[in-house]
Amino acid sequence: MGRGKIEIKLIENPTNRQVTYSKRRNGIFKKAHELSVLCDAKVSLIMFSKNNKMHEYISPGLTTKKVIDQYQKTLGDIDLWRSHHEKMLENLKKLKDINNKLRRQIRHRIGEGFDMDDMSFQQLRSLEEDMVSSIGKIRERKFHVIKTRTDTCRKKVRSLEQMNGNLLLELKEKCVIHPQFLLHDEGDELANGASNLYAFCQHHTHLNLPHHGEGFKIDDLRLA
Amino acid sequence: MGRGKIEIKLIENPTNRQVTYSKRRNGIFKKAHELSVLCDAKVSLIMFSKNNKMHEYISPGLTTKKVIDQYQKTLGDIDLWRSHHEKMLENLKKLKDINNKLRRQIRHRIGEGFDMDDMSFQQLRSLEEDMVSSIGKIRERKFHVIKTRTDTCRKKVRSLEQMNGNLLLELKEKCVIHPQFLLHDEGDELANGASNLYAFCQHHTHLNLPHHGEGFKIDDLRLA
DNA sequence: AACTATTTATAAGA
DNA sequence: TTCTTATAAATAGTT
Repeated sequence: MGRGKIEIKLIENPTNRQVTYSKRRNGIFKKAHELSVLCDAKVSLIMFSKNNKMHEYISPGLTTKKVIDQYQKTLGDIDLWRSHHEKMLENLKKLKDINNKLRRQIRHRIGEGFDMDDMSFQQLRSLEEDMVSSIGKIRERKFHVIKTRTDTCRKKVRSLEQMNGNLLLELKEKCVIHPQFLLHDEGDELANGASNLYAFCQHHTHLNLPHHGEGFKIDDLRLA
Repeated sequence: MGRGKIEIKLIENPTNRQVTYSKRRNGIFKKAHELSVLCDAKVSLIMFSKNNKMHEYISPGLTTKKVIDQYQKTLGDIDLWRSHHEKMLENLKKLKDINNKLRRQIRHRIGEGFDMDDMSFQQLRSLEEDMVSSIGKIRERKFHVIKTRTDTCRKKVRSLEQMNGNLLLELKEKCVIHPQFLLHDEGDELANGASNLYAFCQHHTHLNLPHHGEGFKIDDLRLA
């Protein structure tokens, strides 16, 4: 159907071939669509050109997936992706199994009644021993944690005490050089001030451990 | 292209439609094949008639699976089975997650050092409490099991004692009526025999609990 | 991308 | 179904 009849064999000339591909592709798509409409047929047409450009036609209201599903179903050839799929299913099953076993183990360890019905005396005994040993480890850990915490706390206290001592000395010096720092309160302020200030600081230190980076405010010092 | 021009819309007459379907189907297949050959294209053409009869064309040297695989690859992530697949993957991930959590929980309960590094003192304390309670339950269960076992054993003993008593009485009666049962040993055999026999039975009862259904052999009785 | 001579497909009828 | 055939449609080669 053209100026001349052609033989049905590969068109060697690439340009020619490409042109023919385009024209005939459109022709087929049109025909496919006409068939879909005229006969209410389901048509899936997928094609790749020599340079792997893809084109597809699918009847209106359909998806390629649907057609392929039906294709597979019709062929009875169970799923082109069966193996992959099956592997995943297997995996899922295995994981679920492991899950259940782990849960059971936990329930045993928790001592849930229903799950202990099938345990023998020996099993129970060994589980108990196991638990006792575990609890020991947990206690050890607990003591370790609290010891660490206590140590840290003690160090903080020591460092704060030091700091307070230094501040106290500084204050003393300042008062000696600039007596006007003493705004009120007569008597041996400097001698007692030290212990008062110290007591104040200790008080604070013990009530709530001061946050790092937050020094005492000038107001606090004045109070001492 | 026919005796008359036709509108592209559903052919209502079923016979007509079927005829047209056949003719045009052949036409498309022929065109598909020509395209395959002329342009070295990969063509997959699947169709279902209104009554779900399937027909397919596939370029020579190809399989529908190959074409569909390439189709999916080309579409890339717009995989036909993506959603299904993704759900499975998600599921797998979730299960793995849960598994890991369960494992962690177990390791905590076992008291594995490395896994306790990130537990606070409070957590450790509460875990310990939990474990103590669990161990209590396990012990309870253990005692229940051993109590049950002991009870069963005691019942067996009692029933055997009763049985032995009955046998003894029977034996006594038999000896009174048929003194020839006493084959040897002179003296007040009947008077002492009772306690001897009883002692014998008791002895056996305590050493190894006789299996049910296994009575005393006649030899044993002769000894008494 | 358009044109058009020609081939091809096919609608309707047998 | 298949064949026939008049006619519509597709398209090869050309512009």
